[in-house]
Amino acid sequence: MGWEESMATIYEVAALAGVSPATVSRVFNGMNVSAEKSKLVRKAADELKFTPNRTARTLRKRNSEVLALVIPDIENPFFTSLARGVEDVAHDAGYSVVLCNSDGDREKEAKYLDIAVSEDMGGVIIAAADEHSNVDSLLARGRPVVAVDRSPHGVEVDAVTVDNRAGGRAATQALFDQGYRRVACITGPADVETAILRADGWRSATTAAKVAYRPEDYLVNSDFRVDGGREAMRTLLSMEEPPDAIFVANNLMSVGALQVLIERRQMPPAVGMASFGDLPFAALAPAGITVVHLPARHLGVTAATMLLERIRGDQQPARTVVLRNTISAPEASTL
Amino acid sequence: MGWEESMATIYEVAALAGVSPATVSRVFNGMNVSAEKSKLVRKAADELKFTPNRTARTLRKRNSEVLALVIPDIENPFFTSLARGVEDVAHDAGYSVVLCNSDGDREKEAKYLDIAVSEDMGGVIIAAADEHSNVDSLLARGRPVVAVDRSPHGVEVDAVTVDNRAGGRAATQALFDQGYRRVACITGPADVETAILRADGWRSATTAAKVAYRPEDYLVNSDFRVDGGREAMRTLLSMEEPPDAIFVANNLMSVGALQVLIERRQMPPAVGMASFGDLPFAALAPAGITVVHLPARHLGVTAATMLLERIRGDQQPARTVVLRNTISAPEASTL
DNA sequence: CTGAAAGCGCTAACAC
DNA sequence: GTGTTAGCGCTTTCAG
Repeated sequence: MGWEESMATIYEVAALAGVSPATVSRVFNGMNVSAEKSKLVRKAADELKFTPNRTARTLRKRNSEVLALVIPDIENPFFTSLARGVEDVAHDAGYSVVLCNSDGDREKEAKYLDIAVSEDMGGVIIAAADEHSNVDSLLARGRPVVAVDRSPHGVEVDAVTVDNRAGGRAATQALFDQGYRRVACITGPADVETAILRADGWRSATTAAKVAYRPEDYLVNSDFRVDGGREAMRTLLSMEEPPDAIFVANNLMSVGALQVLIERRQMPPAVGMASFGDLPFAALAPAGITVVHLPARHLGVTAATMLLERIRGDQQPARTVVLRNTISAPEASTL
Repeated sequence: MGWEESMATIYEVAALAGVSPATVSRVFNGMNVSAEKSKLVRKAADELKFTPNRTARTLRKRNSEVLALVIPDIENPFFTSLARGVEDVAHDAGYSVVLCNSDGDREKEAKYLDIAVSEDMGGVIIAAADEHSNVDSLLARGRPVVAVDRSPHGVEVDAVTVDNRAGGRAATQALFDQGYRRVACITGPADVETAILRADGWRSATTAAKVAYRPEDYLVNSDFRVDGGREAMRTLLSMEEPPDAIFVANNLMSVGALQVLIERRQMPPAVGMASFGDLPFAALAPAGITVVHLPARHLGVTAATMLLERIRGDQQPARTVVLRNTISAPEASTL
């Protein structure tokens, strides 16, 4: 072990099989080759442990069998589940997936998108870092892009999302229905689409409930992460007139908010809570929480399927697919 | 928008700057070029929005700035945390990371390893699917490999792990110390190193406790996943003489086991429980559980650092780094 | 310090 | 069906 053995090339296989390099290439690309030569080539390839060099192939074809999936937080189970969906579909189609963690940082995201271009990747699925994420360079180069979870600002690309506004409204409404009177909202960064829309839903349900206070006093922008949720929850609880329930706009912030509630022995339903997105490893979480379930894996599956269609040449105008989210409120008995 | 604009090449930049292609290449590779020409080149490159084509560069150099990270379960927070560590280090060094989900399947894993070779990737970090995972083809081609979490069977590669046996022993011992008398073990697949070693630790502590029963009667092999943990837990609870405590060999199976315990209203400490690996989103889990904390992110950081050293030409003999894991038992007061 | 030129391994015209 | 050949865009001797 340890000697360096360079990869066999198509030329060596050709020589051993007594055919031309082109024929070897054809065999490995499923083109018409006589059964006889085909067998010869395969035998030679086996003998030399030949594997086609993908780099060379990509350079020649200007297009690789790799997809990029750009997400803002690889440690968020929502995104890993989505990634899992993408990976499954891609893998079945013979593609592999580069998972790029943008960390919600536009620069890091831009760098990954550059790489996708300069590596001639087949296409990109992106959950944009924020409103200003820019996929023009991809589009300009004719690389297929599909937006997932968040749809990009004013650009014509395929997108697959859930109905954020409706989900936010329904979750908030459920809280009012459960008898809470003062429902706060913890949402994400003010420049992230999903954060805005979910808060919109909350605002709309709050307004419809004809509350006596100013809704905006109970809106906190945070960062879609656990610690952000903790902090936001603390802020809300320390208000002069604290809310008696909160709508939290993503799974991770819900975990943080819940931690604070647990520490203060005010677990739901003592304080009402609704989460947009399933609590990770839900079975460990207390009952009594209203949850908007998101089809995370399915988002990934759908996005990957759409992307592959585009890669195969589908030219129809950009589509937006909105996936259904379901809501589950706690049993009345738990209240 | 929508027109296809092919990427500018080094030749076009050279023409515009009035220098040779080689000089453009040198500028972009930080080699010695006169300040004057260098400026000319940069200006031309800006104007043409030139980005070097990485595929071509890789083909020529037979080596790319991409690392592969092969893990058995992308939905396991332990691995995403590890991945995060790898990504951070790689990113700082100008590398990107392809995350490959092997699903614990040797064939899928082998396919990803083939791709790593045929794409000339810089190196591979692998948490092997099982004992028989084969990285010889990488080694034979001189590609650096570092094993993480699980170290490969009888192959000379760098590895970074935790002390699985000691952790299993300590966790089990803690359970006996807490007063439990019959400690079962739920571990992973019989052909996965970590599963074997953690169970070994359990066996050793159990034997040392001079129990009157046959330890092996209380050992269940499962699959390191939530549902597997559920099933294993049910099996154990339905024994004629059920255990009064369980040592669970990974985080996900602990979640499953805990679910069953919660459903049956036998939450710890009613039944004792120790988990090898932090419970995901621990704050949501009940207290009273003994936990062997794993430095997941640090495993990734260390592995990536070692891999980069190898890529830079480090030739020292293979090293194995064993990272420290700490254990936390519940307060006596909670019992 | 700079340029000319030869490929890296593969695919795709183009001939036969 | 099959072979010949010309590159894909870049790096890297080798001269100068």
